[in-house]
Amino acid sequence: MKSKGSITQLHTSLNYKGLRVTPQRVSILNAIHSLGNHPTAEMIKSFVHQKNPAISTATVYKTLETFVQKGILRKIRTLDEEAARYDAILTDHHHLHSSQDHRMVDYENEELDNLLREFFHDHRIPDFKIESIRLEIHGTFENHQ
Amino acid sequence: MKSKGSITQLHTSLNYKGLRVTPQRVSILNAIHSLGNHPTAEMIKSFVHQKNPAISTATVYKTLETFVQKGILRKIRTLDEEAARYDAILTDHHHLHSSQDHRMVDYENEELDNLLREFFHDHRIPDFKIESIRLEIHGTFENHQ
DNA sequence: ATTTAGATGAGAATGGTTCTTATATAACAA
DNA sequence: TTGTTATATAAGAACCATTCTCATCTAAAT
Repeated sequence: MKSKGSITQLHTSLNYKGLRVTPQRVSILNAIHSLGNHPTAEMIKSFVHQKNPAISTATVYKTLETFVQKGILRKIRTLDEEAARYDAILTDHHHLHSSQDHRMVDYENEELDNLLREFFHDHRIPDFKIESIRLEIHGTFENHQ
Repeated sequence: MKSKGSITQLHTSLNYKGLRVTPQRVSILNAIHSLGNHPTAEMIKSFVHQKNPAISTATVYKTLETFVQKGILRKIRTLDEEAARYDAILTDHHHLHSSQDHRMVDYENEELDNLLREFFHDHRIPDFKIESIRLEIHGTFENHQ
């Protein structure tokens, strides 16, 4: 019942954006939500191929691009990686970047956002209108599992 | 005399990093400083080729990579561009990203950096040690020339 | 059921970057 | 100054992520 519900949700979200509901698109949306942490197009393709190997590379890339255009996904790039990553979280947020491996973890903090808003309210940048601010927080994870 | 001086400086900076002083490296360093605003490898190659068309693509890329390794340059990526850019300013700083064109402008503000330092001092991120923070400030330039 | 705008698949093409390997050279030592 | 050698370079092939082309297909409106 949960899956029925979420499939309906996917339909609704695609319809809402004026996009046709195709098996490929549903499958790709599912992949992104299952994969969670900022998958690359390649990861999404692999995941999707487990159940439906017929979906072509072009479709994966085009679909991702479409989703980005429609505001369903956000495309992000890390410093040291070639491949782009896709983020299903659309509320503005920041990222922790591991300088050890290529991990990337979400970071949200409303207090920080308020602080930044205030700061730039008081320190306007000449001839520039800010739309959004994202922090790249580089460092190392201290994993004691 | 100025140019003599800066060439000596280049030699010194390369030597200091334990790198051989080759015409290619000097030329590439010059290009980056002449080009200023976050050139791509392609831009650097073009600039260098004006005076020395014999320098190969591989050399440009390898040299840039070497400089990044040695801390002479920093490699940065923008959201919507494929190509990496190289930044000769090594002090930590932030960037304004134009959502109109692909312009990217430096932004430095010590007060902001202090604010961030304080904030994260008071709000430690569990299991993460921060090394540096960079802001991607997205927005539009209001150009009245 | 029919229509058609829009989506897909297959593979070629592209752009940015890295690899390979034979040759050249900066810098150190003699 | 010359010889030696570790390192750097040139040329082009290879590679990877991504986009393009275009013929075929299909979701969904009628």
